[in-house]
Amino acid sequence: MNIGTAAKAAGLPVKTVRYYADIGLVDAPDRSETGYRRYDEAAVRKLAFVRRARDFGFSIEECRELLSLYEDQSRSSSDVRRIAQAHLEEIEEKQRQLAALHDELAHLVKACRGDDRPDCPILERLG
Amino acid sequence: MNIGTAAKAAGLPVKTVRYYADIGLVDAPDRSETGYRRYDEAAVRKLAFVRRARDFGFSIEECRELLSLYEDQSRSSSDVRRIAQAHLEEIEEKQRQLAALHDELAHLVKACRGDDRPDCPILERLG
DNA sequence: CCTAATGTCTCCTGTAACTGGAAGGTCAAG
DNA sequence: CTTGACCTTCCAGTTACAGGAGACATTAGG
Repeated sequence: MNIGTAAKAAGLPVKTVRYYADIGLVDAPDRSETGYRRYDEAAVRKLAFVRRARDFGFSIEECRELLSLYEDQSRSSSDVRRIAQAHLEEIEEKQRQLAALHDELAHLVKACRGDDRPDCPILERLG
Repeated sequence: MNIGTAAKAAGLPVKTVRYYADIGLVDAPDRSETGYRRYDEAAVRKLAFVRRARDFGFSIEECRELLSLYEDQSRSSSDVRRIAQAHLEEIEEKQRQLAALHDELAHLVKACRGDDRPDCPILERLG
């Protein structure tokens, strides 16, 4: 199957599939006589795997690791868990930062009358 | 004052201050005879303003708007409030996404035994 | 069989907001 | 006078692609 069909099957844009091949994440198996990338079912499964992992917020490098574990029949689940746990902690750290930001900003927005007059606690806080 | 002094006073790396001048966000007033950027108190105030706004997660373009409002004596607080409110909604949207992600991933991590055996609900969910 | 539309190829550029480094000029201290 | 800190410009790299140009391939319709 050509790249367009494979991309649609995996739920990814063609550009992205080509990009994944460029960086050696999910190579197409071979090329047609005229140079078209040919994809098979296994490649599509890998592409879809990466798409789902990306949806979970895993970075490309994390996807690379997860993919090799996915392919490795003798992997141990602890390796996967370690990556997922680390990612989870990153998410939690980001959540803490966002929450702090949100509260302070919400406080300022609430304090700002938002009328035609120039005085504004938001700018006062920044200046 | 030279760029190093100004950067330190504003709490920014020198590279960043130069970058802000390149993109026309906070220009240095003028240059010394040998081409050094000279900064004055007003410029340092603007740099520090931008740093705080960036800490709040405002984008450079939002900083540009806020800065022009900061400089504008006849601004209305509603303009500032509009920008801050929009930014707050972006933060809230990101919080929702992160929370959904966190819950699903935490669930998977919890379900994964993390031992030496190959079966792993995390990979099953991705594959 | 011809044509038009669509698919695919490579290569280049741009995104956001910087950071790092190289090569070279300037300045103050010892 | 020299050393070291500071300054300059320019170029490249970061993340994960997206957009587009120009050219070749394939396919569907008439």
